[in-house]
Amino acid sequence: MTRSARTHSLTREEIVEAALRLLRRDGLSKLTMRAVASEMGVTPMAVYHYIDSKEDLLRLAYAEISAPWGQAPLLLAGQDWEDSLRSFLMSIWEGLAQYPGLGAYLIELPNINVTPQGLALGIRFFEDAGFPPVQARLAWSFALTYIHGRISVDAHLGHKPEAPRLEGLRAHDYVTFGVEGVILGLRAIQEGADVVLTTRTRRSRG
Amino acid sequence: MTRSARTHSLTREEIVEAALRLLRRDGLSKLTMRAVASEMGVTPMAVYHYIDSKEDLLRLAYAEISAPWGQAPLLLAGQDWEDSLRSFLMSIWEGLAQYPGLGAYLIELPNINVTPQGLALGIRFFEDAGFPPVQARLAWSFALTYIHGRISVDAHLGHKPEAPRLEGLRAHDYVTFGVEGVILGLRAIQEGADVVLTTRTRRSRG
DNA sequence: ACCTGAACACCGTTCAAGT
DNA sequence: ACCTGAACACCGTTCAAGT
Repeated sequence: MTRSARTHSLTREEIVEAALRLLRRDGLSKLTMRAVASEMGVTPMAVYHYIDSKEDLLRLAYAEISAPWGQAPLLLAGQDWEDSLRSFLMSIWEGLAQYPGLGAYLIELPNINVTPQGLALGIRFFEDAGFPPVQARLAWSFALTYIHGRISVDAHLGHKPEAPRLEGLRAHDYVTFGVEGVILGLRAIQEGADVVLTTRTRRSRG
Repeated sequence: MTRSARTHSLTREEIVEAALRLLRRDGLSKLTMRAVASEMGVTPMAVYHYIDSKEDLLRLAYAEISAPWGQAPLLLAGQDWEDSLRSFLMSIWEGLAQYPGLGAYLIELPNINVTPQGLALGIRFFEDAGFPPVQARLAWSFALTYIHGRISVDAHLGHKPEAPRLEGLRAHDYVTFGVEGVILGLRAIQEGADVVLTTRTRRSRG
């Protein structure tokens, strides 16, 4: 894929695409700025004319990857919230599974998946599903935290999520069970199960 | 803490203690082999006479940290499984919160928290709680995955889990809500909620 | 056996210079 | 504006040498 002769100048989009290609092929641990540059047939430092840093590049890469589920409305017509949440979480998992190590890196970054739009969308989704505002916020965080945790755990399994593991269980079974657990837990909370927080959130002491 | 004059030779234990001290103080991102050596008043390469690699050191550090919850039986007398699981997960969260970045690193390592003993203990715990074997395995993974995900997400919040965030919610509220969600989800599954896996696990086709 | 000093093979990134 | 070449300030780790 290395271009021996470039016919035009670089673009941000080309750089992000090159990074995504390398990420799919070799995973984050092999992705260096030097590798991205060499994939484009250019000197390492050329890349810095278009991006600020490696973190910047990986944020752009994630923006590209997450476009399918970042834009679409969460609550589809004719679906209940449980089905919507299930397919949403599974599509994140399937999407990030193609980019080994990326999810585990992103989970540590501040403000990933809590962009203003993303956050508002998620809270709105759970409010529409009948959760009060604070619980909607917590429910959204709970669901995202689980799926990103699962993706991080899967990171060390390499590129083949189909490889069988203990008792014949595969990665897909673990994530299916976990997503179902999250949904059932949230259903119980929505139906009135008590969750006692230490912080008083809605009460103004009078 | 740097010793200007050493009176005896290094030990593995001293090295691990130095690493834990630095981890508590500055987090994993500042922990280099050179920093550990300098904390002990010794040349960087001296450490390699006692440990194989940085990964080795961090595994030893985690073994030390996890001793309190790694040894103790999960199911305490007179407690039901939900209370036991809650205090188990919270103690992992509280324990790792003191070592910023460590949990997020460990989540990617193979075979962390799935040592043969740890795995057997966890599966046994859920079997005693009434889960069939395969579900016990999945339940154990689900609970650990969530709490490690939560710890990873918390990593970027810095050393102060008490700092207030959106809507006055604090880190403790997020983990409390999530742990309760996990427990309620598992309760629903234990009480018979269906989780359809793609893999046939117990059936030998006849 | 225990530790040092120098070096290797990398990183991300800065800076001055070329066109 | 776009890119190069050299260098800086780090890493983890290897290796030969000292005591």
